[in-house]
Amino acid sequence: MDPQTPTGMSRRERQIMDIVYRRGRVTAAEVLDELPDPPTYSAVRAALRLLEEKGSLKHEMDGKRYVYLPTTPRGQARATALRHLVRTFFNGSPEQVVNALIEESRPSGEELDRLAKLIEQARAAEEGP
Amino acid sequence: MDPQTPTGMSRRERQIMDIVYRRGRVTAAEVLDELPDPPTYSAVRAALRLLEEKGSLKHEMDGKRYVYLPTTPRGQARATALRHLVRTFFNGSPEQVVNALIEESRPSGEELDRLAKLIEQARAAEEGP
DNA sequence: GTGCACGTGCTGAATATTCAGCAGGTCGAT
DNA sequence: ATCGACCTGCTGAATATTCAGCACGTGCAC
Repeated sequence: MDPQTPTGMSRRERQIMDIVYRRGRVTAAEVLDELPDPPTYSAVRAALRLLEEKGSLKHEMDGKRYVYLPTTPRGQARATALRHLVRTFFNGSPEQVVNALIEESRPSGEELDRLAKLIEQARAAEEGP
Repeated sequence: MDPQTPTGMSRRERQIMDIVYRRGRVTAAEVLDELPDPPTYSAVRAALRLLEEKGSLKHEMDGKRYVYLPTTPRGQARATALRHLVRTFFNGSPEQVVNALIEESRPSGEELDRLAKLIEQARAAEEGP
């Protein structure tokens, strides 16, 4: 199945991939103690190995232990996830997302300044080239 | 398991809930033809019934067929999903989400205007009370 | 009324997932 | 040089999930 499809993974697989994307690179032990309803250390390793076999993860050596990282770059997975969210919960409207974001996170004056600046830049980029 | 936890559902369950939240209210047939790797009609019905039994869905009568709708309100589920996304892909920073949103959707001048207005309103709300 | 098209519930069984345990390797301390 | 604390791979089996089929009911057309 398409590894991009956020909907194509089993429960545990998704839970683990979430942790991986959140932390960037993880060891089995780290995954274990972030996992809800944590199973055995051994079970976590089995899952990681399986995810690697399926192509979602790869590993590097760090000293003598494995460090797992995602196969598809974070930015790409992020874009896919964002698109999916916009589509299923916000009627495909990015604007509604921004709205919800503001309502939810109550940004400070400073943060609002930065947001305004982002919009400025976007305007420039749109008119410019 | 907490029905809010976006990570607590099986693959099919989540696929179906996504469709439900996207469309608001669905019949088994509608779910069937939006489902990836669609199974049998009968299987879809079984899944819907199970989701209702678990408390994620409820149904109403529409003529002689069932129409399913989510138990937890869309707005609430949306907020949870958004929080989850921000946390796992954007380092908990709403600002980064806005940035990605702009890069991704290339908003028109009009849309940028509306976004600017949203920020204005937020500023007023913050300073006001 | 008979047959067809559509709906529903239920259930056993195939399939997929998830798990824990065992075997072994490496490193450092006693 | 042996023990203990890590790590790894692998595998069989428990568990959860997913599925298709069957039984049945209702309404409409013929």
